[in-house]
Amino acid sequence: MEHRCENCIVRKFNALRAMSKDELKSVADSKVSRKIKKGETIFDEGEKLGGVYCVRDGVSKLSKLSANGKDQIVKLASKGEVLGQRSVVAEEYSNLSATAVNDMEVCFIPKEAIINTLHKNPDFTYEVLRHMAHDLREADDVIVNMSQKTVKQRIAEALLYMKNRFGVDAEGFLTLVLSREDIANVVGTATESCIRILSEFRKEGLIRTSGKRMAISDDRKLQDLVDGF
Amino acid sequence: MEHRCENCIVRKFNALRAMSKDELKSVADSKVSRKIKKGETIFDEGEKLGGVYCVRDGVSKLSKLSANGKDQIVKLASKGEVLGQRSVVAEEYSNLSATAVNDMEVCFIPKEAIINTLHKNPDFTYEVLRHMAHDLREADDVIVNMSQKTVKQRIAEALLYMKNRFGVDAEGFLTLVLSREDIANVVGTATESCIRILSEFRKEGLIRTSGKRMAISDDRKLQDLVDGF
DNA sequence: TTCATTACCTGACACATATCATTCTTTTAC
DNA sequence: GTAAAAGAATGATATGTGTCAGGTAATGAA
Repeated sequence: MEHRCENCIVRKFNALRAMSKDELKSVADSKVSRKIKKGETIFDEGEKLGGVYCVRDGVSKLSKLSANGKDQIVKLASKGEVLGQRSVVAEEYSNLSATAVNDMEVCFIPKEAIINTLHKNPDFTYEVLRHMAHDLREADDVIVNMSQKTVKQRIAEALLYMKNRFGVDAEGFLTLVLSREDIANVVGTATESCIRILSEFRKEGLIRTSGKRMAISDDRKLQDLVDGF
Repeated sequence: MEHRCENCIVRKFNALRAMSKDELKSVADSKVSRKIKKGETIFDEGEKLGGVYCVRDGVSKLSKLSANGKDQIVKLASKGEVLGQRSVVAEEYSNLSATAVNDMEVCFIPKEAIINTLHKNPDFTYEVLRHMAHDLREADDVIVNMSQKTVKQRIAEALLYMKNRFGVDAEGFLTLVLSREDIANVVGTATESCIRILSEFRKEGLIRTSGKRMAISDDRKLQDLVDGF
């Protein structure tokens, strides 16, 4: 016997909270929990998704392969977020692939349960819509950042984002540990450029590092950098 | 007396087609038609929108001002598209401003009519959701293009996009006429760089120009350029 | 028409960033 | 624990793109 969606705390963070008790029960009956190891992919770009994945634990990167062979990370999804929602709603093949950044636990929910509820429960549909509206706004912001900010600014911004969204451990290191390559793929630059700029930040005392782990030493100066000072 | 939404052909292209007869009548009663001259703004970034704008004719650019004072054009909207949908759904201030690229005719629909229907008619909500899912996918693609393609590739792509989406006139010139600055703002580059690359394209016989008007002479080669050959 | 304004164009130059090559370090797997 | 693999770091160099500066052509207003 697995966890029941009705009692799942993760639900509070996503559109499932707008489901009725009965709908939730039906979802709980059809869902399948799954553990995914760091580095494994949950689904691939171009794949036809049979449902969505609700993240119970861990972090996933949603990325898109470009013509020149580089991965662009479009979004990081963590506890409570639902992967594949867009593709299922639009009834299209996935435009992104999802890969585990660390060990994950997700629940696969067959699309029938979702689509059914979308047709019947306007509150749920509205809730999904609101989430997607939010994602769209964020995507617009990313577009502007990509074209108008320097790599240095984008890296500084990414670090602050990681701190705000995922927090720090007891020693002040960022909870979310990304490889330099992943960070480069988030901000859309070459891995070497990313490393170089991080080294620069370190020498300037903006951050400190220990292996892959990183800590922000001077939030203020990093923010100033982002804002163009 | 103005046009009635029930008979408006433009409706076919957007989520309004999922509205019931009664709902449409109510929208038609509350809507206000408005003509907007080339260059005028329909709404500004940060503005609280009292409703959405349904485009009856003309083209609008949706853009976002960046810290360094440049406008990034995120989307071009034409006949049938609905502006401000995202902000109204999310009940947020607008994250974009909308400016007329040429003379336009739009219908303002107060948000009450929309939100009401969103709560009551799941078909309509689903339809809006599908449109937003589509926009989100396009935004993801733009993000990847921005970070992985060169300015030259992005300009070539923009030209082909303009041809495919808005067509050409009898002489083969692109129907949609954008200033060099606007094109630069679409692809996220400096105006001078854009002009330089267009001149280059002209010298290489990929395009021909007549004032602001442009025609694509060699679709194939332009496409090859986009694909990285 | 003329003037003023805006758009378009081009050159010179600086600089940010990508690329290639190499070494060092950390992590992983057996 | 050791070998192998992956990740991180850094230098040298090439190049794409932005910026500044100074033009000309097109457009609109008086």
